[in-house]
Amino acid sequence: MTTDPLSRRERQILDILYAKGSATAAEVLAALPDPPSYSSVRALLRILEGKGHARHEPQGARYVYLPMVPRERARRSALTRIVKTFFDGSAAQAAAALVDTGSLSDEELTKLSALIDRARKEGR
Amino acid sequence: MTTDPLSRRERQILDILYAKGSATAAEVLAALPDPPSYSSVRALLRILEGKGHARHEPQGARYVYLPMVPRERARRSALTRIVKTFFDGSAAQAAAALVDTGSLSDEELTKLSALIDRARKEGR
DNA sequence: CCCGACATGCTAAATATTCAGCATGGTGCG
DNA sequence: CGCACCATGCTGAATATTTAGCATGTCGGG
Repeated sequence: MTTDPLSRRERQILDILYAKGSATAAEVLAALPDPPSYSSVRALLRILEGKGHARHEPQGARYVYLPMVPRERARRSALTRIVKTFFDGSAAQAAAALVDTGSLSDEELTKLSALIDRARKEGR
Repeated sequence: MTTDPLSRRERQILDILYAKGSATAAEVLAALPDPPSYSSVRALLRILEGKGHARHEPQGARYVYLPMVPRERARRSALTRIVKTFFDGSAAQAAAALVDTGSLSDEELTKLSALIDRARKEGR
């Protein structure tokens, strides 16, 4: 049920919701590449709601849309997909690739190291 | 040019090519969820070729399809997208999530640790 | 109180995607 | 050599997606 095959626009929009946490139709529009009309964005948002991928809460006069599947869970399945598709199923390789980007600060590297040590102890 | 908006099926098929490295039409068909006809798969493969995402090489009597964009590069952009969408742009958080999956072996953890140490030295 | 600005829901039409069928060409085995 | 088998290319049609327009409702300022 949560593994629907989303269309291109649907995926784009849902990604925006995940990236921002929540967003109004206007915000989604602003964040969309090749933005269509405001009207279209609202239609798509309603479709996403229909499919159970998003919900909305009234915020004053307007709606704020939010993802239905918790970000945490969406993260996992996104990672799983990438790992399977691009890293032969090896999470380790994927993690290595992230470290290799060189975008991690010294502090982040230290923290990650600590996390790994902990994982190693537990796994034993 | 390499950042086209792919349709659902196109994406699925390209992912299969990345996961397997290369594949014939029949193999792609076998790996597809909700598989359509053989004929359709070939049509889609030809479309992917037209868009410059795949190419084919004759292998004996049949074609073997391969991704055009090197796996390495595709990896990066896939990771970048995930990081932006689900981890607030923090590669470190993403890496941590991978480690947290608990799917890494002791040996993998050790290697990753070493990689991090190296990154730390370089970054300094 | 009334009007303007901006929101929503719904719908029909334009466009894109996906699909299967048919004609054709090559390969290898009996 | 000829036939069966399996491949390809192409094309038109079915479906799905995406789009914009229109009617309507609400909130707030003048």
